[in-house]
Amino acid sequence: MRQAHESEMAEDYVELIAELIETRGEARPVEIAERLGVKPPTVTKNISRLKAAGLVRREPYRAIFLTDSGQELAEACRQRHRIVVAFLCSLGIDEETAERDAEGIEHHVSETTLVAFGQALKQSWKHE
Amino acid sequence: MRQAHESEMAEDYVELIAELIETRGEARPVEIAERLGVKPPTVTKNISRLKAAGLVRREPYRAIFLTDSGQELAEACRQRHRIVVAFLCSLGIDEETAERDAEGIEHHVSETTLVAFGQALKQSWKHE
DNA sequence: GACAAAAGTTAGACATGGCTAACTTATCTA
DNA sequence: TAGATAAGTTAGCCATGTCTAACTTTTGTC
Ligand SMILES: [Mn+2]
Ligand SMILES: [Mn+2]
Ligand SMILES: [Mn+2]
Ligand SMILES: [Mn+2]
Repeated sequence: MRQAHESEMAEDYVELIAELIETRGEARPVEIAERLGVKPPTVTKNISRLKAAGLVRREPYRAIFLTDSGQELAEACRQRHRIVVAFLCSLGIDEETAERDAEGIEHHVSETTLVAFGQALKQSWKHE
Repeated sequence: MRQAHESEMAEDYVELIAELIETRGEARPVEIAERLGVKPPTVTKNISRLKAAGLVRREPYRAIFLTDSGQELAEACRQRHRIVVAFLCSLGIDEETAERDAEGIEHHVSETTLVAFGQALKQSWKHE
């Protein structure tokens, strides 16, 4: 059975928020807008949607935090993102292209496929 | 530079239309609706968009045809679809999952990545 | 501490891609 | 060939995700 999963928007946002908190100390709308290539009002609206979905906690004009469920989703997304990128790179694809393609592909990779990517990745290590 | 590409909707539609014409002799809205899991009015609306985009030719209540440019896009999409599916299968992923994941992944695979998939596929043949 | 600049929000518009209900056209069948 | 059924369309609604313009709040600087 297919469990209802978050939108690509939600996945990209929580992933990025987790990353910003880790590397910058906090997640701010300006940064998010720049990184995702959208305008600030778009970020405001989407963050409020994430809040409604229980993925994010925050009050107006302050930094953005992840709820436990947001954390969980973010970790899963980051893990998946890393695997997809590493897998593409293991095929000889340049980092830049791998990153760009992974940003879309990651949202369509089932658990089965993710595991297969992981396996193939392990194989590619042996052969080096 | 990134060339403006058709929407995923457009790609899925022309791909399916080409397939239906090949296997059924003609492409009809009911079939398209069933195959894509949407309702007939959605198909009507989207077909008219494809027509506006110059990918499709047709008059009301009649079957749907591809323009030359629609044909071209359809062929590219079908080719890409086949490669992605074959590649996933070559990783040991079951056909069903491969098909489902490919339906989304195909729209995010750059030319570079597609070529890499093709290469890896050739390799996997040698090792059998 | 005042005020300028930066960051963030609100309001309102738009495109895309879904849907249902109601209608029209085409096709089948007795 | 009439009437029933199937197929297709239209109208109007909704959710998502984007934008610009204008406003508010926060931050930094003198
Ligand atoms: Mn992504
Ligand atoms: Mn990602
Ligand atoms: Mn597809
Ligand atoms: Mn496809």
